[in-house]
Amino acid sequence: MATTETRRRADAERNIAAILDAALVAFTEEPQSSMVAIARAAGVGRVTLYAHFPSREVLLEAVLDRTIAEAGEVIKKAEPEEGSAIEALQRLLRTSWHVLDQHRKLFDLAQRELGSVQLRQRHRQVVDHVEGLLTRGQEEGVIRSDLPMNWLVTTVYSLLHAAAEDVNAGQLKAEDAADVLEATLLPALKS
Amino acid sequence: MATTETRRRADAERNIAAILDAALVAFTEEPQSSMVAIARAAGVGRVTLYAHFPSREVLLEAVLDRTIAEAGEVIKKAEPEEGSAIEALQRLLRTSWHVLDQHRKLFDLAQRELGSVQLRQRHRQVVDHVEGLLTRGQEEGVIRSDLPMNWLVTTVYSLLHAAAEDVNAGQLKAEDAADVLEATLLPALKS
DNA sequence: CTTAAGTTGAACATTGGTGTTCGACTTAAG
DNA sequence: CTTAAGTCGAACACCAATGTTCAACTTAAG
Repeated sequence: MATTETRRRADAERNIAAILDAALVAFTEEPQSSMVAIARAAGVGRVTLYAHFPSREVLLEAVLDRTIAEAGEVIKKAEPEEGSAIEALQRLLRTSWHVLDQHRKLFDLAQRELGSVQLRQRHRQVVDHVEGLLTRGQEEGVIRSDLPMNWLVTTVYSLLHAAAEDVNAGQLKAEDAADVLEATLLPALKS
Repeated sequence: MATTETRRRADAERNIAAILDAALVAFTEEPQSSMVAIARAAGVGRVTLYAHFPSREVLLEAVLDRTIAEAGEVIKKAEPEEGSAIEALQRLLRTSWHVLDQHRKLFDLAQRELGSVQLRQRHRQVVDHVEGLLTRGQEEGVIRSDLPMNWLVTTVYSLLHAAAEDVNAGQLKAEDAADVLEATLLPALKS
């Protein structure tokens, strides 16, 4: 898609990608990262950074968009509509906990720095997949119905985040994260 | 305790208290709050603020100390050593979720702004109460032993935090928080 | 009532981040 | 090889936050 408008040089394309990569890491593991730091991490001059992303705000939005898109892809690949809701949730956790956590952190940051914009709407598209899955589970009778749906979604995201933090802090092996998550989440969500 | 050293005027005492109160609120619900904002919130001039707390760092430490002490008190009142571990955990949740969450937020902030100092040690004193409780539960056979202890503690704090956020966002009534927490945590922790 | 302790706003220096402009240099693309 | 697109460092203006100093004012305490 889109080498249409003002076809960029391969050069520029490469830098933009490097910047988005660096910015994703920077924003997720050190939210207050400066533009200088991001430029350095991307191996790019400050001016180049501003050439492509005229402001911190624009950059954050770009990273967010990209991550939302990626999250959408990953979720789709986990086929949340197939099989029992529990199985689908297990698949989703295995394939997506990391991406979903990135998405969470970026959204927190965006909400703080940009104010709750229409980002909330784009955010919805991702959260709704989880919510839809849980609702289906309730209809199937395998997910508890005695707590607000909103809280169940929060619980999922919250533990996802906790696991990611533990992995990041070296207190949990990345390969074990999905197992631990599953072992904790399922008893909390099952009816 | 301690009107010994350089006995302060009632005046000053009152302001210090007001500052600590305002700073606690500011730091927990808007971590990047400026000194100006805190001074205004405390109803005090900027100079007065600096007179009592020579730097943002010192102020943060003072607030942290105070909250750790308060958390210690509240935990002690919940008598974590009495009755079955499950009952003790329930008592702890009912009386302390809010204070424990304040403690968590401040610790996160301190870790970011001050670097992991010997604060980690003081932090331990609070976390250890929860860990001790869970360990006792394991010995009694009522808390699961198939996951790292560290993760169980993280789970407690994580959901505590999630509930506090939901309350703060108006999506969960404060009076319901303990019930919801209990209903989610116990199935996740029980063996 | 006296006075020492405490408060205050205004003004200042400093720092660190943001965003811009410029002119020289490098590189992809035809 | 030519040239337009892209990069780069240096220098700039700007802003917001931190922390300090001062001189006038207010207030608690004896």
